[in-house]
Amino acid sequence: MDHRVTDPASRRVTLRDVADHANCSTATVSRALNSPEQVAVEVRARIDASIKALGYVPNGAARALRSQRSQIVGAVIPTIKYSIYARLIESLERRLAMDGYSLLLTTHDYDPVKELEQTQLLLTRGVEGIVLVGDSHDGGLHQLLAKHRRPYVNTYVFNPASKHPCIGFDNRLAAARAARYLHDLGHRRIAVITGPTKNNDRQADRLAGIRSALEERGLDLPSSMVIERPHLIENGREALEILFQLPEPPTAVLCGSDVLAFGVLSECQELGVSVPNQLSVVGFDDQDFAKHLRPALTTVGIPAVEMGIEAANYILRKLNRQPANNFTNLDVQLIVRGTTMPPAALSTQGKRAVPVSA
Amino acid sequence: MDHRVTDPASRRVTLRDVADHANCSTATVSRALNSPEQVAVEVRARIDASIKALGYVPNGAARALRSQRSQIVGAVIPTIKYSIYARLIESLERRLAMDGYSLLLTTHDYDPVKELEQTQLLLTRGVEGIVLVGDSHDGGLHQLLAKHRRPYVNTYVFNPASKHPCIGFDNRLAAARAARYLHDLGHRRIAVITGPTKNNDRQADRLAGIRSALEERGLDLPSSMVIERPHLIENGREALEILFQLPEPPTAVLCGSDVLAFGVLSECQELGVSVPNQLSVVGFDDQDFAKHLRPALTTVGIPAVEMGIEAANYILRKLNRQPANNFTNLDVQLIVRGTTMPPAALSTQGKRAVPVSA
DNA sequence: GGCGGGAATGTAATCGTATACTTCTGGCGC
DNA sequence: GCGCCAGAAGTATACGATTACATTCCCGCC
Repeated sequence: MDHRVTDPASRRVTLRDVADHANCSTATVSRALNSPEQVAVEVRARIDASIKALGYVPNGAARALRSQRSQIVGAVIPTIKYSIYARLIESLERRLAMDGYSLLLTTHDYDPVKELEQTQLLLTRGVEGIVLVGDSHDGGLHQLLAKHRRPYVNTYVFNPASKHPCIGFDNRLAAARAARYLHDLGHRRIAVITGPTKNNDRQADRLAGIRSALEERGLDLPSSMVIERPHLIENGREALEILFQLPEPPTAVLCGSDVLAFGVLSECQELGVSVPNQLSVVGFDDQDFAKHLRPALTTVGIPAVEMGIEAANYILRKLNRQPANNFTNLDVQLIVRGTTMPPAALSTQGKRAVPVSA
Repeated sequence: MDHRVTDPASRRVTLRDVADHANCSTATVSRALNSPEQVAVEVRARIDASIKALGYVPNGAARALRSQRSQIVGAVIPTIKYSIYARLIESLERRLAMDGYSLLLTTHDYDPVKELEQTQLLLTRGVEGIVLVGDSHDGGLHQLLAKHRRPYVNTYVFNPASKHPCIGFDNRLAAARAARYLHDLGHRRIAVITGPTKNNDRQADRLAGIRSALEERGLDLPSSMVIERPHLIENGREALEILFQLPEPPTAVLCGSDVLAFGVLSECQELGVSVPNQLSVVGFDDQDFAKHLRPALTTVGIPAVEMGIEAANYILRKLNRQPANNFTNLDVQLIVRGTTMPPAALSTQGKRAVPVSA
């Protein structure tokens, strides 16, 4: 038995209080809130007045417990730090808010174990659906999701062969397109500065896409031309510095993110490397700042806002038992700006291919 | 009466199931979860095994309803779009996660009514505490918070005269310091590009701080020298363009954010305005990119990460009934880099003050 | 040997709401 | 005038956990 005594004056206002005040039953008040059309107009008016007068705020926990609906959707993203996911989150939150849903946000720092834990925590909190990033997760995560039968969706990826619903784009193709573009311009010494590929299928796919696109053209990608670093501006700078200490520096560099590309441009200015004359640079994301860099950054534009909206739509449709596409492929665009052009001295490239001694 | 029939096989696993499986009462299982030291080691082991075997996940709604603790803290911020608040959110989420709390995130787009609604929604969801941005909110918001007796804290501001707890810095002083610095360098034609000041006491305070600092030095700030625009790079560019169409363009410009300053630098490069020779530029925030701009941006460094951590600490301490400072003032630094120097032609400034005709 | 007391566990009330089922009312058709 | 039905409101249970209080058991001490 629980005989706690609470000061009645400071007690939370409940449905019961509203019902008493409006002189009706709790069921009627509940109906007035959740399906007003079932309640007579005058009674409804009385109830509304009582709610205002008492300052009643429904108790979400009780509501969630009884109805099994929390009106909360969870998102598990790698990090907010790099602002890469800011646009996704922003549009997700907006779209959910339109339908009265709130967003519970969680990060895992590219650690699959933490991702699993955080997802479990979200389920504990009673989220009705979950938005994830990427297609490769801990095995336990899939079991968990299957067990709870909550709708979920992977974003930032598109893979119709996957067992899991996804909304995004094909990272391989997107990166491959950028690689082919550089090759078409005439570049043959192409370097890659990628974000961490460990536990990150998006970055890994982009790298793979570049590699295979170049191989199709008969070019291979030596390990000296691939540098992997977290998405920080200073890492882009450092990577460029390393590349320009090579006996044969690249004539073009593909970056795994605009942030890394920013660092590259910054360091080029520092070292006196002229872009795009001496070096072509391509970014990835098309963040706000990309078009305002000097020269303006050629980059791959991704549908961050659409992904957020579509992910919310997908979850909401599933929750309302409406049909929803499990696989949504969104457009990616190669946005050509000022940091790319054909390599300065196409003729000098021959030297490498045909040594004098041959 | 509620006679819903659910397939028992697919029913959610509850405490009851665990108790049955471990052959003990629900009370014991609950204790094993919440205060393990009260449960005998062997029983605890049995329970742990049962939890694993059944894949039990606690129901947060039930827990919250009974214990009045949701383990959720809410944050109401203006927007995530400009990435200005990303660092705050990141560190807030991290710190909360350390104590097993989750973050419910909400935005209001500088609309006080939406801010109020969103806060009410958070309270409905049962958040235990609330983190806000700024010190000026709708009156109804304060009533709401008072009524619910939930700990809350204003961030990004420091005002010991306020009735509300806050963690941040003095925006007036911070901006005034930057203004004095420019004056000390010898600048007399100083312009301001501010973010929206409507419903935004931080920006308004910064502008006021600049104005009064200049007035102290006998300089006034004509309205032609103040441009107000949302925090977008293109707006910084546009503002600079406008300023340089004036008959007497400024020799220095103070920006309400690094984002605006970014735009200014970008446009200067476009127009051939040399920074810092022709124009000194000061930003605000010290975002990641500031030090990597060319020239590196002189700016006001704010304690975004600390604010997140301290806000979380404050709420957590309040929830645990531990003493907590209601007013925390964090350090702000003027970070001098490459975009500021004395005005090019100090001598020419005299012309203005002493016309030939006098 | 009886009894006090503490540790471990069990029993059952309770949190605030949604909702299945019941009851009541009045209108309508025959 | 009677029965039927629809619409509106009421009654009371269940959601799944926490926790106050009751119970049991075992030990040690007088």
